[in-house]
Amino acid sequence: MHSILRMSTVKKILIADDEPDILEIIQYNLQAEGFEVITAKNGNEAIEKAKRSLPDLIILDIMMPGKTGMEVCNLLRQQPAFKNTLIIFLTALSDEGTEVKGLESGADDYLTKPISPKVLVSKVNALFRRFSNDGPKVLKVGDLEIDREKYMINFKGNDIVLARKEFELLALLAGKPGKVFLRNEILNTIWGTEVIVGDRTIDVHIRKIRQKLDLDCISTVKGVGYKFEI
Amino acid sequence: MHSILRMSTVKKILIADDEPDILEIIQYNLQAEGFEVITAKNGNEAIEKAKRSLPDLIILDIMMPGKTGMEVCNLLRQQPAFKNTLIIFLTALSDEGTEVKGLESGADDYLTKPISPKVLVSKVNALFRRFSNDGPKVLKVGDLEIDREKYMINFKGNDIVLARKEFELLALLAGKPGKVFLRNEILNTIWGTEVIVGDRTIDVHIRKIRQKLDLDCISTVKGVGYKFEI
DNA sequence: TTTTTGCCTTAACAATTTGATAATATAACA
DNA sequence: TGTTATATTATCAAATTGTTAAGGCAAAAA
Repeated sequence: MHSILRMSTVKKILIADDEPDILEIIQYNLQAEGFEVITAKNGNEAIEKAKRSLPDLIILDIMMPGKTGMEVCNLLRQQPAFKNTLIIFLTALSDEGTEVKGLESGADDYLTKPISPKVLVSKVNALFRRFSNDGPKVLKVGDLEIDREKYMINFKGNDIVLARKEFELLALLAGKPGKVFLRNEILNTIWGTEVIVGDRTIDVHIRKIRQKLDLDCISTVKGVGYKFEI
Repeated sequence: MHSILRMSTVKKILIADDEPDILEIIQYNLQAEGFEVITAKNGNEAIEKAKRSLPDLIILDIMMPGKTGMEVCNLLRQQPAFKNTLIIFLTALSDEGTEVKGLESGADDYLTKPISPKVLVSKVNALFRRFSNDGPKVLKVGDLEIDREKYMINFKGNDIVLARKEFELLALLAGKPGKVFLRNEILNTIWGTEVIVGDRTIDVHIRKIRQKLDLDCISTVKGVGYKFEI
């Protein structure tokens, strides 16, 4: 039942905790709800698996060997890919201070141990209901359709395949047609503040988009940046 | 909470301090207020990241290895891009002299260590309330429309393309119709204090604007400067 | 595992635009 | 009229972007 109804949008959840029992309890309950679950036993593993699987939600234990949940959270939030990922902290301390700190460090909610499966499941569902942009993530501008979910472009009925960076760049520009995006703005949004790439990288991606779309929709504003317009 | 706050324009704040603890404290408190925070561990990093991310506010520790906060401030202020960026100094010395020097060197406010998170947050909010120039980026004067975001000029329905300097110059003059801008004023605003250009450079740009607009909207005040009026 | 594929970045060079200057002309003003 | 400040124009260097090809690397396939 679930499986069919949710086919299109099965949410991926990553859980990180060093206690195997807790990991199992959470995993069992979330899988029973129809979520796809990925687990990690420590902070570093969490980061790796998060990067690999790009989950919709990450549940992080605060106390973990290696990297704490908060450290993981901060590190992930610095990357563009995780700017909008939901993050929940898990803490044994019902300590007020920790709770506040957790939210400060960029988490969307927190859970205290011992965990009640009902509370867990309802919080998770509530978060998805509240924040998941399940709406049609299709952006239409003229004859161009940009499907952020499927990572696909359709122009006049023809599907066009763009690589990830190309897609993100086009989606960014087309998100505000007419607005000139400064090169720095583009770098910050797509590459983040930590990564540094060469001067010509943006140009090359722009070139590929122009080429694949075979449509003069991105114009250069010399000395300023690029803008999308039909 | 993230996701929702991000909806509108989230203010970007860059913090530069060589003490990791202070950096962290400030970061936590500002993130809790919903600001986007970028950090730097020294003066040079601060300059790099400032250029890259163009923050709305920069918080600079005075005492830093490499470049001091004041040096960073002075360097940034010389550039047109940072003429209107808010800058706050952070100092351990509640020394009067330093404070005054700080404000002289172009900072908008200062904070003394040890830092009270409440004071910090309220100062930051106060500054944004007072100076936030989030106004609409379209300037309309008569039949002329200047769209700073789209980098476009529209006159009586016709789009006009100006080069960057021309655009900036027109935008500056049209920003206060009737006001006479001294040549020095123009040089400082558009070229910055570090760049030195010849006497005739402004004239040539003015000429190009007049030509492209085909409209007698910039008048010369001999011996003084230029003004925009319809 | 090994191989293959394709993405991302970079380097190198070409093409283009911009912006500054010099030289000269014109206008404003004493 | 002579002096000063601005207008105009053409020119050239510098800054910026366009283009192509090649290599590193990681994911996917064999």
